[in-house]
Amino acid sequence: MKRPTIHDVAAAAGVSRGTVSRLLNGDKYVSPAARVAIERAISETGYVVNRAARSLVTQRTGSVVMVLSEPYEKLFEDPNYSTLIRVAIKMLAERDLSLVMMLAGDAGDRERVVRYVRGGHADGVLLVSTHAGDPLVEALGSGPPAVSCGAVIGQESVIPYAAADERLGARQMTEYFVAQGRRRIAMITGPMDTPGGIQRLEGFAEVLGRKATSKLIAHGDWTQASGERAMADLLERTPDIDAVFVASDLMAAGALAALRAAGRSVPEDVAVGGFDDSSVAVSTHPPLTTIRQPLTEMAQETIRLLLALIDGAGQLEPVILPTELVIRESA
Amino acid sequence: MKRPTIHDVAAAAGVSRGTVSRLLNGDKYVSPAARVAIERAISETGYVVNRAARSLVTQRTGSVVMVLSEPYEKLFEDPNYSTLIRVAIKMLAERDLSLVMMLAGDAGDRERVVRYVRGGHADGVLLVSTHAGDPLVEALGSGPPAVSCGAVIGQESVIPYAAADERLGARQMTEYFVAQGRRRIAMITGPMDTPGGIQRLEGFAEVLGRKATSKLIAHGDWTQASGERAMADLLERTPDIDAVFVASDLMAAGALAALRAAGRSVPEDVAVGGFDDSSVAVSTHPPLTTIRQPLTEMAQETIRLLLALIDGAGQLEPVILPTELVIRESA
DNA sequence: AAAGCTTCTGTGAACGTGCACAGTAAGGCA
DNA sequence: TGCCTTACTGTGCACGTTCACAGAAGCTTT
Repeated sequence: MKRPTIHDVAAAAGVSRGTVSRLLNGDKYVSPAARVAIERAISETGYVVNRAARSLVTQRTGSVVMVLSEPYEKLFEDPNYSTLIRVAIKMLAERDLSLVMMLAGDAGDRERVVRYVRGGHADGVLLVSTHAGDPLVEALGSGPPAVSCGAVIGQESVIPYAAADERLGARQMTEYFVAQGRRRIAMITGPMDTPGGIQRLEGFAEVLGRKATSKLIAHGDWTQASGERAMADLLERTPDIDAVFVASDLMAAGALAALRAAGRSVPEDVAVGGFDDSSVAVSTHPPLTTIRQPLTEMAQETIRLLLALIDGAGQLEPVILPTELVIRESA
Repeated sequence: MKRPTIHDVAAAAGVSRGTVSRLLNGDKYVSPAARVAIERAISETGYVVNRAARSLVTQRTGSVVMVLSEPYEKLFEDPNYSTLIRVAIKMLAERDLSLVMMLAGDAGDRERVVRYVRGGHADGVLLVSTHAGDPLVEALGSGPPAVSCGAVIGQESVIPYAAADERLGARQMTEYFVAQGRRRIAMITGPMDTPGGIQRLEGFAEVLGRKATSKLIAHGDWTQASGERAMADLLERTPDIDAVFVASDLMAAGALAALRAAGRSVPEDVAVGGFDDSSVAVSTHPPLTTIRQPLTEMAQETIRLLLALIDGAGQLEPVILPTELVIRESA
């Protein structure tokens, strides 16, 4: 059996294609009589509009593409994605937009994304974890509107975004350590080509000033293993550390393991602070004192920005949302 | 500037639309001369085929929809999704299929999914965590082919799937406890309307036989909190437990907390075994002995099934993959 | 030399929409 | 009465493909 078309509906309702189309697209000039006849015809025939045909004439696709710029192996290590995907699907569905997922981890994938987007297959682009200097941003050029969840370093003024106030979060944790009377406060950062890597360190340095020497700073790559390594490094370089601010919960879990291996007790000998308030924060022992990012709102604001752009808004300002200190037992 | 069409490419290459179309679709009858001319014209004009137009005539959409049947709040609690999404995007991209994500948590969402799929907007359906008796399965009816990652209870013979050998995993863990000389072995299951809930309990019971009394079995809902509650229950009902097999790592993390609160040491007093080998398994203290599921292969096999069906394969058998015992410090 | 393959090419029609336009009927106003 | 507005409806065309078909050119076979 063939799928019913708008013709079938029109015939069943005793009106013309045009009138059905008008009803479907919310045009105001449809008589009450026609309206009920068409609505009955639609439910009787089980008609569903053919998006391909529509998109052929409207030049819109009814879909938004989410571009994940992580290398394949590291994809989804960051639990923030889940929230973003969830919120995106939900909010887009309300506008009858569907969410298409694409990878942009290597050059081949990027090429595919560019072809897809420039080929007009999406009404909007949702960038995720796009790194500094990613050629993708340029290649996307003057296509459909793009936004990012989290800043794209170096493109802050061209790609609107919603993000947590990373600096604020780092200051909150560092100030908490200071208020507790900790005197040798170290930090394990994320990669220095990501907003979280850079700005959390900045916030840390803002509070400690010249006390934040390079001997007290180690770098990780967000993984648990890198956190463990960095912590071991720090303990070797500066054994009298009494607090450490780790730029992610996952790395903090690694740091806890290193501290345990070195025989330091947490929080008595060394206070440990994480960042993210992710699920690992409560499964470690002791549970992590950490910084909560308003993930849901970040995602919502990101989508809101994108929808506004799709609706034709001009330049839009970034949205920066406050973080919150969550005190548990590790500090 | 308008996007170039197949006409523009044909004109630039000095051939007709038909020839360009044949080249694009891999028809064998294209002369070498025409081939190079067209290829140059394509790269000069930056032509990208318009999927909407194509799909209008071919009745194929070039996309597969992944349907997530969890209620909105619990979505993505299970880390397995990440792997599936990742593998799906990758494998589908190789076939130039794009992945669309949809939610089917409540009746409204389900209705949307059904409209979408029956409206012919997807070439295939990828079911995830569809529960027993979900009306979605029926509603999808005779649409495009559907597969599931993990069995859909009650629909095993109609929806092909790839899954881990849940029973085997449960037996491996239980036998390990027995071999260690543990005598009072309890279990915390998942929800009894999921394959993991049912079959892991079955494997457990297969090994213990009549020793698996209901006093030794508690039920959770996959959450960490439920694991903690279930463990507390068990300790109250049967204080002399010396091992517990928990049907997920996340719940096992909760169980560890309950054991710590009760003053039992792990693994000395009570051995704890998890399931999944997820990231929490290594961030708990002590790290969890657990069952590894071959997540990547499960995902790969699922997609492979779907692709085969899209290519016109008939009835397909489920693919069941072996699990593996991973020994850490909790048992 | 005619007939029959094989290889390659161009053309018209169709897919199912939305939109611009033309057209109708009813009512208000001069 | 005639004209203008408002509310509504029908029709032709265009969107960019693929596909079936017809036909041309070069070979091989009869």
